[in-house]
Amino acid sequence: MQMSKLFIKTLRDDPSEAEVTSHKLLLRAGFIRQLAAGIFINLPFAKRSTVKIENIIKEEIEKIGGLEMTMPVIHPADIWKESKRWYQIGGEMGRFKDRNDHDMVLAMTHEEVVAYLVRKEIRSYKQLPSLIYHIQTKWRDDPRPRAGLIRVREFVMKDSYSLDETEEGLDKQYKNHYRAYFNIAHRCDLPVIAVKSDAGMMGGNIAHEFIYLTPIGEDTLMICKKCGFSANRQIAGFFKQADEKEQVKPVEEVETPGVTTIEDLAKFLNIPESKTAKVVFKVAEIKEEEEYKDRLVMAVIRGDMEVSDTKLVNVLQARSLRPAQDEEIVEKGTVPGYASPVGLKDVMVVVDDLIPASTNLVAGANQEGYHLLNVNYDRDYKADITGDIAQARDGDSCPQCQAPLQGFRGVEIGNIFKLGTRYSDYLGCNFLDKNGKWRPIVMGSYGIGVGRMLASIVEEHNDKDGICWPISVAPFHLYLISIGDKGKEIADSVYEQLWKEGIEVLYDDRDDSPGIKFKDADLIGLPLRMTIGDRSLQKGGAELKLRREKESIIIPVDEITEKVKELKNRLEKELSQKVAEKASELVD
RNA sequence: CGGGGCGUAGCGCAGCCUGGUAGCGCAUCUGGUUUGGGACCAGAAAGUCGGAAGUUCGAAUCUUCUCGCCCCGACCA
Repeated sequence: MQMSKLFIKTLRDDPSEAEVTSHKLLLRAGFIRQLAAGIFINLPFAKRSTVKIENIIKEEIEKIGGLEMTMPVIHPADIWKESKRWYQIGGEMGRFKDRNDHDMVLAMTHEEVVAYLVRKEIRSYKQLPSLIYHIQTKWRDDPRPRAGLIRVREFVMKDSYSLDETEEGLDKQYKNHYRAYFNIAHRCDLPVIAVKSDAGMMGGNIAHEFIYLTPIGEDTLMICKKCGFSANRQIAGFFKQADEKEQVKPVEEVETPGVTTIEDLAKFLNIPESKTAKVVFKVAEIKEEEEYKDRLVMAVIRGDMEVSDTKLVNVLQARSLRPAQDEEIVEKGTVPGYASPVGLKDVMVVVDDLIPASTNLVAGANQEGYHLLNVNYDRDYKADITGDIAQARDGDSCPQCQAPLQGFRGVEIGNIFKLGTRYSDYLGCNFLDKNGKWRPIVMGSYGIGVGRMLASIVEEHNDKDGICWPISVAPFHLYLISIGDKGKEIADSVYEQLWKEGIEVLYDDRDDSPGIKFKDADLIGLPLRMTIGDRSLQKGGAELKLRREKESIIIPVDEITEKVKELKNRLEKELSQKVAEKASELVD
């Protein structure tokens, strides 16, 4: 490709719409343009890098037995109704009607299509196990797209689906993906970690997210540097130390005018926040007799902790959760700021598991201006559900080794889910086993966001001048700069020659000053750069330089092909060694 | 969905408070001089000031509504 024929230009200034490094650089270097919030155009450079990432993904998934196919972006709503997700998912799903007034769905993912296909085609255990995958566009109408390609509404994702007779089979496919995902990330020179995660809307049992750690990420992970424990903060457990048990004392009402927050309460009574019981009201959609109903939920937690909405949703098995309005709270006979489960009826009470282990807590009296001292679980109130609903925070103790946990931000570039029989049950995917019995197919689903990978790679590999592409995913291998007429004459033939030898060259043949070309070379960030001009020729040939290094070497013109190949091979070898090293470190 | 910010030439911005001729830098086009880190000279072209309504003799500027984009939170891959 020649820069003179590129139909868009690089940008000198950061566009005002971009704040995150990868977004700025991808815009400035001419990789992407935004069409609408969370909807992007992939320009030729981005397309080339994307294809390379996709090819790496394909190779690794085919290594573990994956068969590529393509499933549609538009689905009939029927299959989504069957899986119930038509009803469970809200505004995130793109819905429309076709001309015959049929409900249609824009694919958010493809479990339903897989299940549809599988129940028609798979009859026998002899057809299992199987692994199918595709790379396809998805639409998720995210309420807040952000950070360029990190969080978008339309995106390309690789998703694979495993089909097995048994849990053991699923386990094997899951582990295969676990390893493959590390290989994929490492081949793109992207450092990732795997953390346990919430199954979310996928609805499964066990799940891992593959996270690229970066402050611009939107997920928070809790990590223990001592024992290696890691989990998404949404579900991270932690070791809860109960205060020493006291002699249980009688309940006592105390006047607390204007004291409506835990902080004020602790100050007012001169006690630590951990001696209080905090109440948070939420309205949850909970399934009762085959129907989802709004229920006011009172979450009770020790005053020094925060409720994790995700954990609360999980213990409630709720479809959704939202903060309660003051009116909804008053309706149940209590007062915001002075609420507690003591003496309250007709409210679903969920208690954090640390509460029953705590004694003589201060809680609201359910009337304006009063709190209760020495409230004790079991004696004074009981919960409908007890469980872990506390959000882990920086400095909390690791659930495995009790060392302090640290919070880190990260981008989820991939995930793997053990779906089990969730979809098979709903959509009737059964097979006949060896004994002639019908059994549900055991499924797994595994995704990787291709655009997110691209953005994360840029986020990881850049400096003040621009992107520094890893050789494996760079849109081209080499940026060729010609300076002056003589330089151009030689560069023209070098360009032809190198392409013939399998070197992907981006040739800056423009009639521009050298400064512009060097700036663009750094900005676009190809791993190799070659300059041919009077100065280099006087020194004995062409100048060859790595993007990541300052020093350059001069090579005679008739050795160009050989030297470039050598350098490219060296970069590729370095990377593959790194991949091999990291793979050998992996333990299940 | 809550809070904040921004929409003026392709890009980055000023002008708005205090209403009166729409401006700067870069990019673009022409001619010339240049050619190793975003060159120089001369000239040119380019904007329904996001949109609608209102106030006014007069609106980029004031008012109301609306659309879009960005950031924080909620939510999510």
